[in-house]
Amino acid sequence: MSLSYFILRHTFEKARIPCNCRPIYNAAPSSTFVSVHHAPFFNQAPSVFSSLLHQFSNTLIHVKSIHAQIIKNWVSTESFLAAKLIRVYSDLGFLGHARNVFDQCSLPETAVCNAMIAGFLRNQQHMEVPRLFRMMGSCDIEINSYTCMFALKACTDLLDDEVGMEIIRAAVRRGFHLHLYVGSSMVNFLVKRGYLADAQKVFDAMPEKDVVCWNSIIGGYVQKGLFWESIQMFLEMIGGGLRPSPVTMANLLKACGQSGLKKVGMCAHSYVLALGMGNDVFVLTSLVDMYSNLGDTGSAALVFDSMCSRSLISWNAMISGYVQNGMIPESYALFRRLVQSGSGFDSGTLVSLIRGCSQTSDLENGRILHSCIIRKELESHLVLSTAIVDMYSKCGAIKQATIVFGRMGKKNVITWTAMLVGLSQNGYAEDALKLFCQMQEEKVAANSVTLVSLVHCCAHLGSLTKGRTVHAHFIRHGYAFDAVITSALIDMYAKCGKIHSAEKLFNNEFHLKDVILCNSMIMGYGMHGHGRYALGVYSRMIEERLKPNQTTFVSLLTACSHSGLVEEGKALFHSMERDHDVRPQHKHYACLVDLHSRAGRLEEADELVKQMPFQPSTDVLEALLSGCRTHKNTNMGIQIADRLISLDYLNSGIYVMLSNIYAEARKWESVNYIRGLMRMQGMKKIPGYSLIEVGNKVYTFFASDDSHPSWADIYQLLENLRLEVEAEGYIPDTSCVLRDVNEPMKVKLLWGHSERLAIAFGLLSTPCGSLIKITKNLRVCVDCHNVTKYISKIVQREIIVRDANRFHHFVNGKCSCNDFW
DNA sequence: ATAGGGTTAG
Repeated sequence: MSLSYFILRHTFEKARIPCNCRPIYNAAPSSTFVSVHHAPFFNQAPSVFSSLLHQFSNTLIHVKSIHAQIIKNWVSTESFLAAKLIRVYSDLGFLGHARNVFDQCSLPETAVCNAMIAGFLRNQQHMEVPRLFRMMGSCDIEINSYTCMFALKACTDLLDDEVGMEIIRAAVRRGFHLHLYVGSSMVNFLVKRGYLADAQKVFDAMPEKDVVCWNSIIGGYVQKGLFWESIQMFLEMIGGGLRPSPVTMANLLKACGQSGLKKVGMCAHSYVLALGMGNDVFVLTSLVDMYSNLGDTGSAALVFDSMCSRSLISWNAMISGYVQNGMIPESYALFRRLVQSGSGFDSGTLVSLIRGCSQTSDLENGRILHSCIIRKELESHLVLSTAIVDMYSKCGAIKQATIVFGRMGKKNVITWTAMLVGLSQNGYAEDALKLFCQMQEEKVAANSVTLVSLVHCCAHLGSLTKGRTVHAHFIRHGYAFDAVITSALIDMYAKCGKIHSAEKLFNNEFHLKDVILCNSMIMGYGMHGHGRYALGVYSRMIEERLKPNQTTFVSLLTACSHSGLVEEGKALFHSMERDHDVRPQHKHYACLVDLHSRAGRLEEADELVKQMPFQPSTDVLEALLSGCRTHKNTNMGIQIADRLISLDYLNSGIYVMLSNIYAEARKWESVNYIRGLMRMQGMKKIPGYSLIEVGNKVYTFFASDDSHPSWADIYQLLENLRLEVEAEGYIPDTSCVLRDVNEPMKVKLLWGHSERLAIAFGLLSTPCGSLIKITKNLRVCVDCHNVTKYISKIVQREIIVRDANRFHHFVNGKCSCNDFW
C-alpha cells in the first residue's frame, strides 16, 4: 500500500471528526499515488469531500482523486461541492478542469456561477465573464453581491461598457450599491469610464466608506485632472479619521506631481514618512515620479538612491524622469546601472529611452533600440511601437514610421495621432488628412491632440475648404472646444486668409481668458499686416490682467516687424523683462533684429547683434542677412553669410540668399561659385510653387509651368493682363530676376512666376467677383507684389497671397499692408 | 466558502 493511499484512507476515516485530522500529505510522491479505483469509500457525506478538498487544495492529483470519489459517491450534484471544485481547480491554474465541472452542472446555482466567474478572473480570462453574467440573467439564476462585484471587475478591465452598465443597473435594483465592496467596485468602474459625477453619486449614497472606496474616488479626480478637488477629498478622508493606505498616498503624490503643486507635494512627502511608509517601494516610486513631474530630478534621484529595494517600475520611473526633463545622458547612465545590476529591463524602460531619441532627433540610437526591440520580440507592444512611430517621425524618417505603423496589429488613438502628427510635421499634410479619414472608418474616436494636429494640417495646406470641413466635423461630433483647439482654429482661419473668421472665434471665446488664445490672434493679425490690431489684443490682455508669456512677445514683435512698427516693437522689447518678468531669449532678439533689418535700419540691427548677451544664433544672423538682401547691402550681407557658413550651418536658404545678394550686385562669378558649393554639398534650392484651391481640389504651379491642361489659356490671359497693367502704368522691376540674362528675357521670366500662373488659373476657373486665394511656399517677390496690385484693380477681384512669411491682401489696386516689405 | 483600490511608459 502506497503512502498516499494510506494517507487518503486515514483521512477518510478521520473525516468523521474533521477538525483533528492533520495529514502529512507532503510526504506523498504523486507518481506512486494509487488510482481512485482502489479507494472503496462509499456513502460519504458531501461535507467530508468538502473538507478533503480544503485540505488537499494545493495538489492537483489529490484534488482529481477526490473529484473522482465525489462522482462515485453520487454527490457531484451538490452545488457547494461543484463550487468548491471549480474554486480549487481554478486556484491551481487548471481552468479547463474547472470549466468541465461547471459544464456538468445542468443548472448551476449562484454559488457555482460565482466560483466560475472568480475562476475566470483569477486566470485572466475576463472576456468569458460578460457572457456568463448574461446567461445568469436569461436563465433566471439569482444574482448576489459577489456576482455583481466579480462581474463588474471583469468589465472594468475589459472596457466592456454595455455589460458593465447592465450589472450596475441590476445591482442598484437589488440595493447592492449600498454594500461596501459592491459600491466600491461600482465607483471604480464609473471612474475608469470617466463618469466621475455618477461615481460621486454612488459614493455619496454609500452608508459606510473605507480606505479602498476613498482611493477609488480620489483616483477618479486625479485621472480627470481635477487635482485640487482630489486633494480636498483626501483632506476630507483623513478628517474623518481614516488612515491613508499606500494607494491613497500614491494618488495624492500623483496629483501633486501633475498639478505642479510643489509645496503640497513636499508636505505629502513628510506625511508619507510620518505614516511609516518610508520603506514602501510602491509609495517611494510614486515619490520619484512626483519629483520628476515637478522638474526636480535632484530630489527624485535622492529618493531613488535612498530606496533599499527597487522594483523595475522604480527604475523606469527614474529613467523616464530624466528623459522628461531633457537629461538624456543621465537616462542612459541609469539604464547602464540597471543592466549592470543584473535585473532585466522591460518595454517600459525602452519606451522612455525611445522617447529620449525622439526629443533629441537621435536617429542612430533610435535605430539601435528598435533593433533591440525586434530581437526581444517586443514589437507587438502597443505603447512601445507607438513610441517608435513617434521617434521615426520626429527624426524625419517618415518612411520608417509608416512601415512600423503599417505593421502594427493593435492601434489606439495615440498611435493614430502619432502617425498623423508625424505626417503633418514632415510636410505630408494631405496624407495626414487621408489618414484621419481612415481612422474614422476604423471607428477610432479622436482626442484633442488629434484634432489640433488635424487643424494644423489644414492651416499648413492653407486649405479653407478642408479647414472648415474639419471644424464642422468637430461641431457635429460634439467635441469639446478648449482653448488649445480654439487657438489652432484661429491660427487656421488666419492662415487661410479668413482673418475675420479668426476674429469672430477669438471674440466669442475671449471669456476663456487664455494666453494662448490671445497669442494666436496676435500672430494672425501680424501675418495679415495688421500690426495695430495685434497691439490692440495685447492691450486687452493687459486690461484683463492676463500674464503675457514668451510666445506672446514673439508674436507681438513679429507683428510689429511685418507692419513696420519699429518704435512700438522696441518699446515692447524693453518692457518684457521690466514689466512682465519675461526674460528675452534668442528668438526675441531674432525678432528685434528682423524688425530693424526689415525696416532698413541695418546699422542698428548690426549693433543689436553685437550687444546681445549671448552668442547670436543662426536665426538672428539669418534675419540680418535677409535684411541685407532686401535693402541691397552687399558688403554686410557677404560678411554675415560668411559668418553663418563658418558656423557649419548647413541650410540651403543661406546659400540661396548669398547667391541672390551676389546676383543683385551683378557678381555672376560669385553666383556661380556659390551654386557650385551648393552642388558639392548636395544641397538643392527648394523650388518655388504656388497653390490654389478650386472646387475642393488643390492645384500646384511651378515657375514657367506648362504641365496644366489649360496652360495655353493661362499664358494667353497673362499676356493680355500684361498689356493692360502696362497701360495702367506698371513698370517691371527686374531686379528680382537673379539670372544673368538680358532684359526682355528677365521680363519673360517674371511673367512665368508661379503665383501669376496660379492667379491666372484662378481668374479662369472661378466665378466673377469671388475671392482668389493663393498659397506660396517661398516669399513673393517685389514685382509679383506690385503686379498683383494692378491686376486686382483691372479684374476687380480681391486677391490674397499667403507666402512663407505673411499675407498680401490686394483690393482694388491697393495692398492692405501698406506695401511694407 | 468566495471579495473591492495601485506606482512607470506613447
